[in-house]
Amino acid sequence: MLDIKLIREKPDWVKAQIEKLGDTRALERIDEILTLDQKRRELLQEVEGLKSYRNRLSKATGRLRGDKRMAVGERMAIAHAVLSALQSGDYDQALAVFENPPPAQDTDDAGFQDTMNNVFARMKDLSDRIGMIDQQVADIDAHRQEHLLWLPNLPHESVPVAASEEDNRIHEPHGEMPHFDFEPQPHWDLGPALGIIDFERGVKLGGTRFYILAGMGARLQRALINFLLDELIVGHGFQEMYVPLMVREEAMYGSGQFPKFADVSYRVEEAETYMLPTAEVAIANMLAGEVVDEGQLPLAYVAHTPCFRKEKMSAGRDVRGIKRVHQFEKVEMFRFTRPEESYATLEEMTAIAEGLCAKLGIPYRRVEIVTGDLGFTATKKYDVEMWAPGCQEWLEVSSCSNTEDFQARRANIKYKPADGGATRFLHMLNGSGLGIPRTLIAIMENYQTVDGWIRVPEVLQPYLGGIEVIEPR
RNA sequence: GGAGGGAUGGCCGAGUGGACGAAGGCGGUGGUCUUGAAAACCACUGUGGCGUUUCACGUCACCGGGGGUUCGAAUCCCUCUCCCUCCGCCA
Repeated sequence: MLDIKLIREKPDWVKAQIEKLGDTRALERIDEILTLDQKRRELLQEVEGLKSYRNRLSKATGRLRGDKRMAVGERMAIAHAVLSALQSGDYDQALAVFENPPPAQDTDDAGFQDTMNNVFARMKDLSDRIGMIDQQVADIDAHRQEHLLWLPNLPHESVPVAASEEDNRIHEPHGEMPHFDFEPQPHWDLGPALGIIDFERGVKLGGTRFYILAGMGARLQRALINFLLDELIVGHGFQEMYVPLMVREEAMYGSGQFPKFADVSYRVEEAETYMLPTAEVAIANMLAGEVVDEGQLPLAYVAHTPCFRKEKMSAGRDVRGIKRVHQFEKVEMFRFTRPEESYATLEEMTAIAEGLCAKLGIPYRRVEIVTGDLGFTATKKYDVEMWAPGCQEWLEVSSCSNTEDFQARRANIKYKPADGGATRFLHMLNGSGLGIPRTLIAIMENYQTVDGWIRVPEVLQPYLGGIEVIEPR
């Protein structure tokens, strides 16, 4: 979520940033927000003034009714003067009466009570008026909030400005491209032939775009997950988290999945929760509503979870294999940092993802995402892609994003500076380390042999009891 | 699934519808005292919105969330959520 103060104070600058993203609807929302915000502040000033009167007058009049220290005649005089002031809507005058009481009048208790009832009736008018304005403010708040939740994060100044993913800046590949003296097969042929991927039975169980990893396929995946976790935990100091796979709606808003991408998540009707589309949602919201001490930062977490996504089917695209499926495993890195260090942390996390590719011995390259392809929550993003010689494609195995305080505002996560200053929103970053199916694809296709067997990458062999080759059983 | 009990500031814990943003204690910060420290004593010590003449002042809101009653609600009513205890079931 963007800071309303930023939108209010630099609307043209904010619009220019959003223009870079190509989100025209968001531009309209800015104008609507500004209008609502202006109206809101006008109403607030009016209603808060009235509330101030109500607070002071209800104390004074309430006290007047039961004040036994004053003769009824004295109170009657005050009540009359207050009533008259209230009837003309002059609240200052009404308050002034209590400061300078008029001379006592002849009356009895019944007459006084009668006058007080009239005073309270006028007070009720004041309260009703406050109630109506409060309602208007609440309506405006709701609308303003709705618009704010739909606004994307603003790109960092270092992000190349361009319209679409076609323009993403592709960096030089690293690692040795594989050379085959035969035609390398795609994984959707290799897997079933080896008996390690079973598409037919997967579909039988879960429907289209589900699959089964069988035997060494399942073991290879498990080995890969353990390797990645160990690298990140032992090698890079991430703390492992095991998290709920179903989360409440608030969590989906907190991380920025909702409202914009509500249609790609599976809802669990009975529990009123959503299946995790990525562990990012769970970890991002772990600290929701909390204030952490600056000394605890940066916090680095890693979680391996299944991920569930509806993945709208674009006809004929990525329909084969396990590149785009409804359920897949992912190891996710996440960091909470001080604002000053979030960009250095983004570079570091991307380098960690690249290092994992290198250790697996697979060619990889970094892609610097341009403004038009940034997505909803990131200010800056790098993808890391692995080469898959079978399907002749660079596969996105990691996506590392700095969201700055965008998610922190939504989930309300702050830190208390060590110097005792006011609490501030912290910065949050996420990055895959790595996406499992695509990494498996790359392993299978890069390490395939002429016989259609698969050599096990050296770093994974210890996780497979020393097995060096996956061959048909 | 059944029965009951709770939710108040960083923490613990009071709170008869009006002097309550909220007693008291703990913790924290500053000070007095002291050679130093402890103890004791004194002062300060929540978040957010809005405004202004913006390291300040004013004002409003916030006692789990939402709604209601009332001139006025931490306090009364309704409702939701969460937590706890006991029973049942269960990997």
